[in-house]
Amino acid sequence: MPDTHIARYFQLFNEIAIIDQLARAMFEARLPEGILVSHFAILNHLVRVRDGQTPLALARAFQTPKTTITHTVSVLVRHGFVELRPNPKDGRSKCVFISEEGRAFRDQAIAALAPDLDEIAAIFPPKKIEPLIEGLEALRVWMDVRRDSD
Amino acid sequence: MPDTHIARYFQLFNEIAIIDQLARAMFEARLPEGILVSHFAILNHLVRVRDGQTPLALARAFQTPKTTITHTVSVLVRHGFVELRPNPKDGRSKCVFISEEGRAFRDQAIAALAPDLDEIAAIFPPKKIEPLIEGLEALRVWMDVRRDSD
DNA sequence: TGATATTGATGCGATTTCGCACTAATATAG
DNA sequence: CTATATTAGTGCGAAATCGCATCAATATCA
Repeated sequence: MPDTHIARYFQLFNEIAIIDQLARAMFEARLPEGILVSHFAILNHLVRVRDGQTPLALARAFQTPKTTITHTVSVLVRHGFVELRPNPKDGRSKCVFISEEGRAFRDQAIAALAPDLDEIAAIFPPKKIEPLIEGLEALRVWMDVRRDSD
Repeated sequence: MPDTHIARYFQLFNEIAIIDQLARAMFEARLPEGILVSHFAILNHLVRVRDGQTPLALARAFQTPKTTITHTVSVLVRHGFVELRPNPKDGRSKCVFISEEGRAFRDQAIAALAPDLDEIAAIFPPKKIEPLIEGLEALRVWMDVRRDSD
């Protein structure tokens, strides 16, 4: 591979990092005081994927250390957004269940973000965005598999 | 805008967030112990954009609080990668200059990442990636301008 | 079965990130 | 020119993130 290509792939991830930073700030501005994107992300994952996952499964899903999940989940418990129950299949483990309040909060947070996304959609219509999402999804899936096999 | 579109735009940023997380982990695995992507990012910015910027300019460029830059720059100073000099144009301000060691470290870090990027390039050739970069760049530029005008 | 290794979660400490408040220097207004 | 407001950087404390070590429970294996 020629060196010039390297810089281009480097830029790809740079653009992604900047957009993530901007999107995070955009989203956090819509969340209530003290609630961070990392908190929301757990709730969203529990709704999108499935309820009752173990903290370790969440850690793997977010590619983050176990201790980070322990902390984040404890914050969500304190807010009454999730509930920790022992895992009937494994005495060492626990299961994270989302509460009605947590589900409502998640829905409300997404609704609060809608105006921002609408604004983006007005400039970048689905026709422009769809191939972007598909390309990113393919890259994400591949990188995810690659990391697992390390 | 129909509701179904919202979910799709939401997914766009979700994919971006996951890829950023994976890319960060991939990159950090190539960096020496104790050096984080946030440290490298400053060095890279000083080389790519320009030398001698003020901490405030860096904070704006990275969309991060001033205090975060103060901390990160102090780490880089401790490593001898950058040097802080008073700003001749403004007594309150300072200028961040990259040292030879810092420049060498940055080049070496990029080189260390090359194998990973090559691997990605083998699966996602430039023909596939270029439109992705262009789309992301357009989105990034727009979001950047939008945030400045808040 | 019984000894050992592995695994899931957490306590603890270090570093990062960040908001708030303060200081020094500059810009603005009268 | 003087008084006031604004700005750049930083100290401090809180929260987030993460590595290491520990404990309890499970899995493995002789």
